[in-house]
Amino acid sequence: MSAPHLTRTEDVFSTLRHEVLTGQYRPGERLPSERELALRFETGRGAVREALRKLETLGLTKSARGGSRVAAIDEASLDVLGPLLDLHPVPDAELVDQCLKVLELLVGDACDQLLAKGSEAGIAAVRERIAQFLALSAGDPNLLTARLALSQAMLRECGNLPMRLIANGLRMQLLERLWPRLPEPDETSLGEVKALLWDLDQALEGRNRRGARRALQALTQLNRDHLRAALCDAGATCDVNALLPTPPPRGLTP
Amino acid sequence: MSAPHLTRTEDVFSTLRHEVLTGQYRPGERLPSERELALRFETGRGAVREALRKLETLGLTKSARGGSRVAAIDEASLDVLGPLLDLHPVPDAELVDQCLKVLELLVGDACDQLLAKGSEAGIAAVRERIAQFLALSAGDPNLLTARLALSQAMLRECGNLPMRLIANGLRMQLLERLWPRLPEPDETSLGEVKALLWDLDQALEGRNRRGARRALQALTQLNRDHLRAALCDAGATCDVNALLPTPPPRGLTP
DNA sequence: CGGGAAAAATTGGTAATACCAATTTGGACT
DNA sequence: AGTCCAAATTGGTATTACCAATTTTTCCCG
Repeated sequence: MSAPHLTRTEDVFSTLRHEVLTGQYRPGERLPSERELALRFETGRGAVREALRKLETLGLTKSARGGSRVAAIDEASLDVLGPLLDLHPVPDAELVDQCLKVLELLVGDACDQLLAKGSEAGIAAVRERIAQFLALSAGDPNLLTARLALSQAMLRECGNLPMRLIANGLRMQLLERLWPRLPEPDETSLGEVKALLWDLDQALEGRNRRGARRALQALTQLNRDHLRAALCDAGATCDVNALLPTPPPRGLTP
Repeated sequence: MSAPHLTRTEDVFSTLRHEVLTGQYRPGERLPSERELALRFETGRGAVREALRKLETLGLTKSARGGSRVAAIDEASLDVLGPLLDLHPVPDAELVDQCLKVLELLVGDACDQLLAKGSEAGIAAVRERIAQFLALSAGDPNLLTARLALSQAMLRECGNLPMRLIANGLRMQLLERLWPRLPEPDETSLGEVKALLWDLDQALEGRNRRGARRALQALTQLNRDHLRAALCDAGATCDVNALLPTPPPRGLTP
């Protein structure tokens, strides 16, 4: 196996994380004790404890003397999205779309803030990214990188730190899972994208906030549609609620 | 002292987190070894390791055989916002405002999605929250709770999970720090809020997306203005960039 | 029989030690 | 100066032992 050499801690961590996310323990319920877990995973208590500390910082559990308990979904960190996407062999199309929707919101507002502030340097930096993308042709392996660099530049230049952290977190978790499934742009769709980017560039040059927003909106809508189609073709589920922890019937305590 | 009984692990964790966030180690730089840290904090290596695991899940460091290294800001989790707010005795007004801006975006879009989907039950649930708030009078200790429950309901009913996770994370981190500083609403400002909430309720009843958005926008703008004023009066700084760790003067990790 | 307090068992928190494997480092050799 | 190898360093894991807080059980008393 070409396994990426999981450490024991990571093994315990990801297994427990998966079990919590699939609702095998219901919120508020006690987890098995550290000693039991160590026995079950055939490892030392130290590794189990480190895994539990990671679960805790993810907001999935709360540890205290007397026992660890699983937390409500609302207390979880954004970082559980990745693992949620991993619950099925193909990421859930609806959840991916929801992520993209949020990204669209953020990038759109970042662009708006950028134009509102009127930061010359910021606008120039973003337009530079657009130019770099427009210079690429179909089949170029750097297409995706250039496209991502564009949104990143917007988020950086707009100066809103929380926005940047959120967008980066979402982007990284999505990319890890979607990289192999990203639809490679054909001639025509690339043409569409380039046309919209050209519109965006013009809007930026003219400090036209409404125009920029419209172009961005169209761009991300294009992305969402393509990706959703690709995922559904690959047999993706399409129901976020089905992903949320659904506690199994109780009564078993092996 | 009212020390909340910090465990040694939490002590090491929060100290190291603070040092990383204040830029005492530059991105890519190596942290002291676990054994050194254990010596410095006069504790065992186990506690240090658990603290490092927590830093790692926050995205602040990367650990590997040979040494732990601090990561770039962009890799950090949204959960570092709270500690960033703690860098000064009074939370940075600009950063708080940026968080509220994001929340405004999210709640606004949640409301929009709610009306777009036309979920009767969802709309009814939100309107119920509005009614509960409107029933309260100035000085009631439940005012804040009711106000928060309203935005939470919107985020829950709109069905966008990432949005909900982000908003909850932001909200919790902000509330922890701002609770004692929240401006208590006087008669007149409460009247303003109630009027806007009444507008919002009407818009919801009439399925008027634009009206709802406008009312929400006005509401959150009110909040932002009040809070910013309160923080600045308390002597808050107002420069996010000054909060960020000093950017690496030379050389990036390949 | 019920309730509540004391005792016992359980559990997380910390510490100390030892060993392994991967990485880093430094120096010797070419 | 460049290369390569061996030793020191470092993180990963396992084992053991206590402590303190919590939970569970027991048992006495009303």
